[in-house]
Amino acid sequence: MRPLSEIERNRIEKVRRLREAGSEPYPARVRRTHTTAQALAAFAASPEGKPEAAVAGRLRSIRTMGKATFAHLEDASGRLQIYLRADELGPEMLRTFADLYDLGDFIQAEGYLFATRTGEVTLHVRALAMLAKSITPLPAAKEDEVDGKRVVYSAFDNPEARYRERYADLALNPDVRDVFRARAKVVTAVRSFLDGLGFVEVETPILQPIYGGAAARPFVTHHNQLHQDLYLRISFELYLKRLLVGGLERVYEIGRDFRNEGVSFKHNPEFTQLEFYVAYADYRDVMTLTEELVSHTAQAVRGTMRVAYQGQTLDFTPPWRRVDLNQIVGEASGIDLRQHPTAEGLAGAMREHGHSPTPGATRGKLIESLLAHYVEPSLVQPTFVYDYPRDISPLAKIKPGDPQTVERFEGFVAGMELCNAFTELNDPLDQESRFDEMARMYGADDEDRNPLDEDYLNAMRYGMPPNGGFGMGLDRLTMLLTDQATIREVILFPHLRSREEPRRSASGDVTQPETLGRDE
RNA sequence: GGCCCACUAGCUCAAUUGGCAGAGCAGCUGACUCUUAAUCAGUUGGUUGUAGGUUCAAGUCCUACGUGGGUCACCA
Repeated sequence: MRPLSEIERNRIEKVRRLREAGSEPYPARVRRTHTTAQALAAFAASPEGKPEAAVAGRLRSIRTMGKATFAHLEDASGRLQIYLRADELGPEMLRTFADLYDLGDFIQAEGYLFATRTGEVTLHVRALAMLAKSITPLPAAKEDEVDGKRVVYSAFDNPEARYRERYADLALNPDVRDVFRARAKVVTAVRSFLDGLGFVEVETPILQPIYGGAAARPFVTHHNQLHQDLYLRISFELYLKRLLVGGLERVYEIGRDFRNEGVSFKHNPEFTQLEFYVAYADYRDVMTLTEELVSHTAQAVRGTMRVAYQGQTLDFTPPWRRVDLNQIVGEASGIDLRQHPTAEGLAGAMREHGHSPTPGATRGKLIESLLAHYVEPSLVQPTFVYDYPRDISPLAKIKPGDPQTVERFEGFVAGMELCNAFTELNDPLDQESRFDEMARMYGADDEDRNPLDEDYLNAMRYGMPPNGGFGMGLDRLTMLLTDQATIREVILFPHLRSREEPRRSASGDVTQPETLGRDE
């Protein structure tokens, strides 16, 4: 427990004094007839009528002038100015307000609405009560004057502090609240789009005895009673496709994936993923669906398919540009992939171009690294890159007539991978040999090697309809649609390193700090 | 994991070649019955991230560590 500051000790004393004066600082009941927005609307509807209103919210500013005080009260709908006068409220109540009420307190105020000399609609208060006393002051906003121009600094703009105390961030920064309202709209829009097409929303296990469906390291956990190690899922794919075997033709899931990897502006260890699978469709159909889904969502959230993002305008209007992977990598890197059919040959060509390819990487991995290096950053407008190397896509179906290529595409926007999809492999015998292939390629001790999911093969042997599958990070989509540069701005409580806490020994001395829960 | 940068009052930031740690806001006391960056007068608040080192003297220089940010690597 951190020691209380002087201000906090003061405010706790005010809690005591309020109770002493017979006023409960944390009452159970609230009297509220209007939100602040409704109060403003009530006045607009009847400017001469002095409409009555009782509002509740957080005190955000106080301006005292002796026997009169102006203050602003904020609720989820906005702000309302309140006006307290000694001759109306009584000198004792005004005194109580001055002495015992602080910025950040939740209060209720009741009275009538009028317009001040400067035209601001204001509640003329006759009765006032504390709803919840704030002990710790919110990090205060600062405003300053530079060369005669008013500059408003949000005092609470330190990213670390904002993420660690998101509640304070939300309380102080309305834009942050707006981002998360928009995020909720993204999810709603995605759902309503898919529901409208007859998709069934399902939920599949997060705790999985065998993980799979993506190349990523999992988090490991343990079931005590069953003495069983379990993994937090890295994708939904293998479970959702089992459902196609079961006769559900269109399924989707929105939920959390967990990947035990590094953190960056576009990676969080847990993130929200959308996956859907459509029977009797291939990756071309899924491209069209993707364009419609994303443009629909942009329209629903932003009211337009042309969205400003980090100084650029992203145009999600279908159709999106479609480019062949081999061709665009060749053009961008100056390496003609067709002339280097082996991993060794391609690695040699890369070295000639000044790269140091990972030793032992497959040809597919090399191509992917070229894609990431040369192509991905330049794909600002929504673009589908299609036809991927077979060896990095063990769950995708071979392209007819081209055994080294699979029907897979990724969608890129603003230099970032947004989604990944393919014509799903539904041939159980081919799937089994692809798993075997992966096992040989990776070797038994490689952490990226997925364990073989026998039950998945078992399901497929019953017969799986041809289908197209799709995965998209909803955090990243939200970034694009809310103009946020990092994934942390669209996740309420992003992953942070654990704080180092000084530990107290039995004698009460502070011992050497110990690092807890660090990665690696 | 590598490299770079940052860490000073509750918040945002100053502090010359190493030479008495400061300001604004917030807080506290007082004045003020249409203010909204309220205004005016006064005032409290510091182990300069942590631990060592160099020095007559360290916020400043050196080393290690911590935390955060950036970047590279990694991430089918």
